[in-house]
Amino acid sequence: MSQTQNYIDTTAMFRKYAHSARMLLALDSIVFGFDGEELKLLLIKRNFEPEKGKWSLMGGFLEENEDLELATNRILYDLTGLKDVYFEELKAFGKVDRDPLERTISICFFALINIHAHDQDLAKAQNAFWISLKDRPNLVFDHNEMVDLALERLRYRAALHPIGFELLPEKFTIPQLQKLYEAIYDTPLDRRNFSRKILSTKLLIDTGEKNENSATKKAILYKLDQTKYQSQFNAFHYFMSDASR
Amino acid sequence: MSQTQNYIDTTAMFRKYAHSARMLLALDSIVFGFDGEELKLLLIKRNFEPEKGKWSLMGGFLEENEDLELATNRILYDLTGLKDVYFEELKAFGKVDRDPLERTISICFFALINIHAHDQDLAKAQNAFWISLKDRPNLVFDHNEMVDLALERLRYRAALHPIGFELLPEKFTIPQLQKLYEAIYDTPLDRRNFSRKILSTKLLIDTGEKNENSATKKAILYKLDQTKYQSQFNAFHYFMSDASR
DNA sequence: TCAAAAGTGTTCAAGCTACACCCATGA
DNA sequence: TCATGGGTGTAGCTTGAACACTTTTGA
Repeated sequence: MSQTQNYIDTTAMFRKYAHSARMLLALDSIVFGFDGEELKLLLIKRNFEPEKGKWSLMGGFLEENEDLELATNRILYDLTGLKDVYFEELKAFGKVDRDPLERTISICFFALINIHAHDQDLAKAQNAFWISLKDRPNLVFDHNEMVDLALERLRYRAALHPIGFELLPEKFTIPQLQKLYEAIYDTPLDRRNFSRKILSTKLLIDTGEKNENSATKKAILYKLDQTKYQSQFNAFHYFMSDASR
Repeated sequence: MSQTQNYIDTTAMFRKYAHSARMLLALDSIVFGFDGEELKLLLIKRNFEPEKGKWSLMGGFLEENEDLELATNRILYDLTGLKDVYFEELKAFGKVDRDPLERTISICFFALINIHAHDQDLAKAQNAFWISLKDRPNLVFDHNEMVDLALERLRYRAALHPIGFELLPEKFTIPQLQKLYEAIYDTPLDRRNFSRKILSTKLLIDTGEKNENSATKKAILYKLDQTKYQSQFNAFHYFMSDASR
């Protein structure tokens, strides 16, 4: 047993900070997707206790020898089969009674994925389903509160930073992007101003291809300029003028 | 022993989620203050183990029957004697080896306080000192990383929302407020444009008083319009046009 | 040839930036 | 009366909002 493993043994004889409580640390994930029309959540129909049969977020416990960041990626991978998923930490939830079985602190985060790229068999194995935000069911514990906060934070962040692209396929059209923003903010936008605003960021590259799925005029397919995306990510872009109210 | 206490007992016989690890949950606080010239941090000269003699953030452990939010307030109160302190959660830090004694997850937050209002005896009892950001010492564990992130977040948030006021006394002048923003962003600002921008938010109320401490023309003392402050807090105010780079 | 969706241009108002001038105060 | 710091005004530019017309496509 290594020195490090000695230190983190939770049996009393190895404890150094003797008087404080040890507790479970859960990670709960809010996974957003976009099907071209509506914003969706990947939710679990629980086939395990507690609250079996009810809906909840996907979660898991942080393990003894696992970095927090790695655990987050593990949980997202087990649910979607995707690596390098975009996510942001939301908040830690720590009411004493939030989990009826045992004191558990949950660190909650939201993830944005391309709904067409995830592994459907894995989702099925976890009993996970895509549910439109407009039909969202009641969730267990404090998970409703988590989703409310996640949606608020998504709106806040997407108004200022180019995170919306994470919800789209690699190649997408400006009208598709507009539908995404309209879904996120549940509001109609002016086509002409939206297009000009997006193009003025210089974040998009014209692929030269067009959207062949269209029955009318085919829209230009763009992709993200990865270099500019990374360098300008933290600059404010003001995709929505004041979406925070 | 109540039902609830049964559930959260950490001895093995009561554990319901049997296979996952229990661990310590720390709360680490970055306390910002402003003395009229410089942005400062309230840091602890550790007179306890581990890393006795070195500098660190103020922290504490979440207790068994304590809500997370209450624990945060407790830690801030024990350090400053202040209640209702403005704070925001920053991030959870959870590397396996971040604390050498025992696996500890830290939920880190930053607080903004009026430097003149805190209890100096309490700070002394904790061995806490105000250190200018420009002279900040090396800190223990991952606390340097926490301070870096806190400063980044403060700049991000203060550019968009009226949180700077939390660092000032109840009554303050516009030149004082400008010095604060100049300290936060470490950049000079135009007096005339700054004043117009601040007044255009309509968040300030002219108290009718003037700053008697001035040797030259006495500046008008303003106070926050609490009603507008609360209702407009989440609206974007753009105090700094693009401070996030 | 027509309906539906996509691309582009113009005008007006508001806000931002970069400046200069005047006022109040105490030494 | 002078140096220092505080309050206000303006011209020019940029940005954003509102709105109309033209093009492409397949049925």
